[in-house]
Amino acid sequence: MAFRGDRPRIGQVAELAGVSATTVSHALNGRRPVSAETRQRIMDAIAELGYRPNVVARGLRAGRSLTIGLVIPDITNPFYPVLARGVQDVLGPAGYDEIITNTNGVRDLERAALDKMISRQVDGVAFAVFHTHADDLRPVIDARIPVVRLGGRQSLPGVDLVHSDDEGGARAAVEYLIHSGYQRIAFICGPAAEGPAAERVAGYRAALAEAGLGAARNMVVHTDFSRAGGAHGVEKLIRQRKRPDAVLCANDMMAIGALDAARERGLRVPEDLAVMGFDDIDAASLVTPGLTTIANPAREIGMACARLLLDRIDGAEGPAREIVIPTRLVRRQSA
Amino acid sequence: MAFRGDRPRIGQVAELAGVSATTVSHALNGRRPVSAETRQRIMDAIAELGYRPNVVARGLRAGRSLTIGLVIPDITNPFYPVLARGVQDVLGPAGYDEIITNTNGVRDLERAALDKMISRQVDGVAFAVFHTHADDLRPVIDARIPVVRLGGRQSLPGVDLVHSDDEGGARAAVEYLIHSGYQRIAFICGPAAEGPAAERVAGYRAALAEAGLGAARNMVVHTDFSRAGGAHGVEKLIRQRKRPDAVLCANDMMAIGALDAARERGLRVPEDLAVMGFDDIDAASLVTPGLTTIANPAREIGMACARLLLDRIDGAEGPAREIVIPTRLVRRQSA
DNA sequence: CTGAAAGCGCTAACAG
DNA sequence: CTGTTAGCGCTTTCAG
Repeated sequence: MAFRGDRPRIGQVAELAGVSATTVSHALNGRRPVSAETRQRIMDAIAELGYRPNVVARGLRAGRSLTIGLVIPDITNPFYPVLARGVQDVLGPAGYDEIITNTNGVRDLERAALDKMISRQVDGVAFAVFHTHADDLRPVIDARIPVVRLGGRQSLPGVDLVHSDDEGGARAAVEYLIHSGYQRIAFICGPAAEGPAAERVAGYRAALAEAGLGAARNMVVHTDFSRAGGAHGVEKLIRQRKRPDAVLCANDMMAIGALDAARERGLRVPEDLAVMGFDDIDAASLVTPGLTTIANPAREIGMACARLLLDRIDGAEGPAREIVIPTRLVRRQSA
Repeated sequence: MAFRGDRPRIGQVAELAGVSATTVSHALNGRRPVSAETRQRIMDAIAELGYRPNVVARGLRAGRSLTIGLVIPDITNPFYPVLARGVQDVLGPAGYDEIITNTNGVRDLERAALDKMISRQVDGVAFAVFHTHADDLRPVIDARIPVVRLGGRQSLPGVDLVHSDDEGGARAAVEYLIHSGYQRIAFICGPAAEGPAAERVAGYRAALAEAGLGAARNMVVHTDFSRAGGAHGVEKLIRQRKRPDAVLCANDMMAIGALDAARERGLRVPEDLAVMGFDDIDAASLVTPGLTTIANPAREIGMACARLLLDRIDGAEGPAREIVIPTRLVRRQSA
């Protein structure tokens, strides 16, 4: 059991150095001048005692905890560790640490997580969820804690938003397929047009329309956001009278499932069926053939989010900002 | 900028409910009886004000922060998010949150991270590193903060240790290969016998010795812990006079590289060359053929670590404990 | 069953 | 350049 009694306090340093606690504090924080000689005695005392300032006490006094909260569905989903790393790489050097909470996408857990962040006096919150009800963020906003939302569409009033260009990415994917000579391009989507998938479908349709190819209604199939879902989507598509010659999936796991189904059915990729994914998770480069996909730059999103947060913590006022991170085509063998 | 003035304090709740702060505190923490009627008034006041107790202040007073520190090389390495999730799933319900710090395996950053954890008054530390010098943990131990080390071999005095059964896993892998009829089994190892690789080589040798197959010296090749390393390892092995018919790799990424090289060389897997990995990262089930591997149960390690930590925080005394988490053979198509 | 007062470790006035 | 004092928000003696 940790006994704080064992840890030296600022007062002990002061005593050993023969000065007041105030002076030690200032020597440490540089908020007012301390003579070189005194400073030296203080540093010696600190080294001798192994003193480390208590950030909790400092935070209580200062009204800031140097902590930010990251609320995400699941750190185990490969998108989020990269995002978290981006956040940390910006915030860490500024002295902040992060508390990460997984909500599994459950609304009650999201609310509980936000409550906890308030209780913990975090200086900012980054919040990545599908079902964002403005009400759920109310307590955090009322507590005057800056919030940045990650992903999602319509910006909530007073809440900054960072997301990738899902629509543009899907559009680029379709343009690339058309440019490569494919004509009948299908889209394998999630159950409904949930989350980012909505923008991705929009981009898909827009690109087809612009190319004058139109989108046959049955060229968009709905399954779920999983490997099995992607396989299922392909099965459905190749049972149709006019088979697609290319398929864009709402995410990479689905695209990997599409590759499974193609292999299963003896279709050559990309000759018989081109396959594209979205996100560029690590696995995209591991499968065979390598998956051509649209990179969803998690790290950049995290970094942009962190910068926004720092800005707001430093008192930046003004209306809610929206930052769109560009996506990028990653060519491999599958299309 | 967050202004704490906006957040209701316990005193305001007390005032609104017409009681003292002491009573509010007790109503919240249940440390002494509060009449039903008073409690109700307090709860109403809390709801009306949207009061949330300040965990930082509580922590300062109580000498514990309800926070634990997780020091790892890189959250982006797919092993750690799963481990972190295991930790959180045990610690979360107990009221703890985690601060995760990435060290990139750099010793100075490791030391800095530990220092920071002391400053932040964490109630426990989980520490995953290769280069563990006992001295680096000294400050944490002196601060009476329970530490659990993740992975690594010789236990440090006073430091609990959780790791998977690397030697047993490698042994099981080799036994499985022998049982499947393979005779010339190679091992692709990291640069030196670093980290867990050392135990894995040991298990490999032990299993061969027990089977009376001996280990030809040139059947262990050293490369690096990467996909390219694994490919390179296979290249080296097949240039030898007597080729191996099976290869066990120190981790899955190397094994995936081995699959690359086999495909490149036109070797059928597993007919011409069986390939096994170690860890069972997600990618193992995504490649073709699916990778037969030894599951390194990150989640279980995290959970065991968390339980150990809780125990020590609750004051459990006694000598350093060592918990070994069993590994498990996962059969797919590559062997 | 309830309150008053002290104090966790630190820093920001306010003095000198 | 340095010290004294008060107080961040909470819990915990001690008192009733």
